Amino acid sequence: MDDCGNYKNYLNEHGMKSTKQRNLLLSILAKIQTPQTAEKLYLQAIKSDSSINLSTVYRVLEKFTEKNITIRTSFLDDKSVYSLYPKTHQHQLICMRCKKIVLLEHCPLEDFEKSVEESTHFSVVNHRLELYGYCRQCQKIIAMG
Amino acid sequence: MDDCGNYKNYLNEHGMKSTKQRNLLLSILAKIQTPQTAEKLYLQAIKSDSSINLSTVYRVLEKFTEKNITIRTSFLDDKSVYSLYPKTHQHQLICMRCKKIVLLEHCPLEDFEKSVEESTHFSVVNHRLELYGYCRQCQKIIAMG
DNA sequence: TTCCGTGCAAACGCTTTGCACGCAT
DNA sequence: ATGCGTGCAAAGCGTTTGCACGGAA
Repeated sequence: MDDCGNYKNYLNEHGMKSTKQRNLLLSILAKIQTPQTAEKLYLQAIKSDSSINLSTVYRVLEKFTEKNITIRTSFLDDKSVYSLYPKTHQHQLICMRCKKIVLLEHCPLEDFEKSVEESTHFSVVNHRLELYGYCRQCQKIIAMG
Repeated sequence: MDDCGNYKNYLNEHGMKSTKQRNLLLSILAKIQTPQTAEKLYLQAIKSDSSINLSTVYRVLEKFTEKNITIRTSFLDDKSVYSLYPKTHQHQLICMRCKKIVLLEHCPLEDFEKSVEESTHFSVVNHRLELYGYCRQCQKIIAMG
């Protein structure tokens, strides 16, 4: 991907036609660090292309996710959020006070998945793991009352 | 809780009025091993009380969850499921085809949380872990095409 | 030229809510 | 008697879909 907003080759390589809507969303996703809702991405997109439609954003994100270009996550009672597919397997540590997110590169679940497969006869293909707690600063703030 | 479907004392102790709908849902939840959707619980409930309403089921489950009598979980693109609040810490293994849920009693994250606390200076107070895969039966069905 | 992608509006599915009535306290 | 809980219907909300048009290959 280059950084001028033209992902034609990239899209064609993934079996998709290049359209201005897809290029635009790719450039927005590339700039964004944290997962965003479809609506936030849409609001960002109409700054560049006021005619883009929310349902197009959903359709593009669905197609991207199908191609593993993006990943879709959802939390209880919340909208889904989308981000570029992480280059490495990772998990998130979330501060429950300030919502800061720390990415954890190490995943401790490989052996656990194997033992679960043996005991349940499931084939385990994926998992979801998030840690919740309080970051150093928020711990101090909480301790001060 | 007794097993004849009368949870009056239990409900009153939790600051709730005893109603036939709440008693009925508690007795259904007590009999069920795996988390169920509101609709499934509703379908079970109308067998005993054909006048109970789906919105009542939602309201009762919301109240129960608020009181930590039940727990509510949701997965990407799926309905929420409810179960009695687990007595022990546990996780879920979910079949991505038939949505069957197997409860896992062992949690492999204790050491991991400690090491994360040391490396990040967070205090970790909670986590969310789910495994996704295919159960034995669905593996066979998928293999047959 | 041929379809795939899009804008628009409407439908969808789960869940929540407004209202008036009924029942537990 | 009081006010919470309920049935019913309708609304909410994020997301998906039908349709006809437009644009990429």
